[in-house]
Amino acid sequence: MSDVFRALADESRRSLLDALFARNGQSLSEMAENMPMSRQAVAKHLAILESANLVSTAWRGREKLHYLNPVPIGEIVRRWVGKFEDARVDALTDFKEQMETSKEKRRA
Amino acid sequence: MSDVFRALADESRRSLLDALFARNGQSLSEMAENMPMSRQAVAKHLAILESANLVSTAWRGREKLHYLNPVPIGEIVRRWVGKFEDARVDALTDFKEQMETSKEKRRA
DNA sequence: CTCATATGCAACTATATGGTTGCATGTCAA
DNA sequence: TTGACATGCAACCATATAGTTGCATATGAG
Repeated sequence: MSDVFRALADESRRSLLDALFARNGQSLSEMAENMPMSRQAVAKHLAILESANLVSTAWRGREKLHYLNPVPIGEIVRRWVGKFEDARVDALTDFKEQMETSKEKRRA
Repeated sequence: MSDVFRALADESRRSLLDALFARNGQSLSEMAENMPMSRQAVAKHLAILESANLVSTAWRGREKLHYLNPVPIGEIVRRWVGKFEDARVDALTDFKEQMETSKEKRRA
């Protein structure tokens, strides 16, 4: 889980996901062509995305093809982030009460 | 936006959000007591969360109180992550087609 | 077979990051 | 006023991270 956030924290890696979103199943060389860094650097990023389960790979001959992982990217993120959604209204209430401590509330 | 992912990438910072989820509006010292690091380190983490707009602060006398940001944590994450959700089925299809290149598909 | 292409592996470098300590500043309480 | 408490600021350190280059290995094409 933390791997996912770590993986998404890097702009280059988010770009790579974008690139796969635009065209799925690209090889390493293909992806490296569109990135402003060496092929090896791209390979490292893809390895991180793969180990975070955001990308799956499949070999076709000497090419390694990359796919957005069918295991949904958002699911794990949403699960973690979701509980904070529930707290949203309460948090807002607490915050405003704090900010307006000296103000008297009128009933509508 | 990238700030959000960066901020969430660190386990300590996610713990701090958890702590605020458990009890909103804690002071720096309070939060530092429950973390296995110095107050200054916690202050840095909270500053990062604040600049990523995940946490808001309000001064009460000499105490700096921290609140889960009423601007929803999940919204920004979900917006980015959401488009990948749309691609999910297609990605799965592409992937399976690739994996099963040599297999013939039968119509049901 | 031979060569070009596609990737992997390893060593190395610079900078970012997470942590520390020490001291300065500001606010409440006696 | 004086002192204790809460926070901020700055320097410093160790490690992680993102990138590089060079070379090795594997596969497809002629």
